[in-house]
Amino acid sequence: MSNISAWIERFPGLSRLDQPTKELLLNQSQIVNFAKGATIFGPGNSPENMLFLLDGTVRVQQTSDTGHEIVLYRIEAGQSCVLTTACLLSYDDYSATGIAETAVDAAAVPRAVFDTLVAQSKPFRDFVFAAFSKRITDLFLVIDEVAFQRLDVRLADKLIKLSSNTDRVATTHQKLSIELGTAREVISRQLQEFQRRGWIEQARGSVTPIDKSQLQKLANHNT
Amino acid sequence: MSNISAWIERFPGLSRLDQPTKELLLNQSQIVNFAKGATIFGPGNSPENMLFLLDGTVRVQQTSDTGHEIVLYRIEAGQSCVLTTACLLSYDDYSATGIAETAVDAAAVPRAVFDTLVAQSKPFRDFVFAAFSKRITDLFLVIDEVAFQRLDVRLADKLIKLSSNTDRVATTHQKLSIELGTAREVISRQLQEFQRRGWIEQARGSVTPIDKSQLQKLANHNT
DNA sequence: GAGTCTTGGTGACTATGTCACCAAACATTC
DNA sequence: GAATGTTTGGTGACATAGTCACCAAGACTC
Repeated sequence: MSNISAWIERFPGLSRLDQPTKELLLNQSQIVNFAKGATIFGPGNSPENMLFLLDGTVRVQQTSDTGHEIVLYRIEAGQSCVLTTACLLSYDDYSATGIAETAVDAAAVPRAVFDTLVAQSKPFRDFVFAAFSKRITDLFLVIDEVAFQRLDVRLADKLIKLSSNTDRVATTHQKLSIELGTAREVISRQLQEFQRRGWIEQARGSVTPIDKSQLQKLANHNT
Repeated sequence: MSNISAWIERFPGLSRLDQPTKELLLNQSQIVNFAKGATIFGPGNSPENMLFLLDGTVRVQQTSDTGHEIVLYRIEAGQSCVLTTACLLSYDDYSATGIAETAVDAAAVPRAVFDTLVAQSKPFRDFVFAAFSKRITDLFLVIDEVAFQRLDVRLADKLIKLSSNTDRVATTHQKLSIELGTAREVISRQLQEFQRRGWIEQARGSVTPIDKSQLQKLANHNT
């Protein structure tokens, strides 16, 4: 087993697989790469494989027939594209789009192998169902936020999360509006209000939180 | 095999199971009943079993911490509560609530049996993943509607669907507002507008479509 | 028939989304 | 480096949706 085949160990849920199962998974899967910005799956482009993300982030979003977009969830390294698998096993077209937010390395597992693994390994089943559970919980949360939470609260929350590592959040009003499923103008006005209060500073293509505690305080309203 | 054990045949996806699997499913499951209005599962009340609905309808809805409610989807006879199963296999608390909308008969399958069935039967796996797929597609649709569709369109659509069998829809403004995740006042005003246009008639606890074609026409805007 | 609960109505207000623009920053090209 | 196009953000006017604080009529209970 070379180091490239050690990827299974990066998945906490998969390290408990027994040795034959690990070998099956390694032998029958293939490492694939996607460039930043690539469309990994989308309507009319059903994925043939289940992906285990080794590195990078996939953003899953939906485009309404009105042309509006909203981010549904993200798949990070160490997680898998289970929802694509579910939908790949069914008739329906998958109505969401997966976009490589960074360069992405992933292990692609064909659906037949996926099926075999689900059949023969309890740890693998647990992994799959836990992954489903996380995604569905995420979706419930999105519904709650879109339907019932105030936009200023959601935006403050988003800014806090985006700025957890950096001082300066490199994003545009347009991108923020897709994150929250709203219009660009609404984001622009809300950011102006935050700026007026001295909570952030803005530049073209970036937002810099100055008073994170105030943003956090607003984000905590109904969370 | 008495007729009570023939329930598997009512599930199109399960009729393809082989005989030993059918027997396992029948022997290890139990028929349960819920009265209309009963809470079948909810936060802090994780279901121990997977349910196969033999008769009746389960309404699955979410209550926000702001006190607002929204209907997520319904489980009809012939379908199963897969999402509860997913969440039951994971740590998270299930944040949605399942309410018996009518009297409900169901077959309850313990999680250990569910796991065995997933392991040993491909048709059962297909059934489970197809059910997942349907639910997730439903959730995507809810997100799209809540985030991007106009309320008059959504209300017209809901009225058309509710009146497919009956002339007179027995519901309250409050219930309609929960269906769409909005406020009662908003529904009241929208229904007044429909009434003003001569599309519906209202009475306490009921809405009667008069001009379904107009409602349908509005409902078709962005669907 | 007096209370009480459910259901629905209403005005005033706030929040959010839409539309049609404009203008500055930036990138590209010659 | 001037001309040009693209991206990003700003703005006013307006439409739609949600909130709040009430009120009132029907229905149900005692």
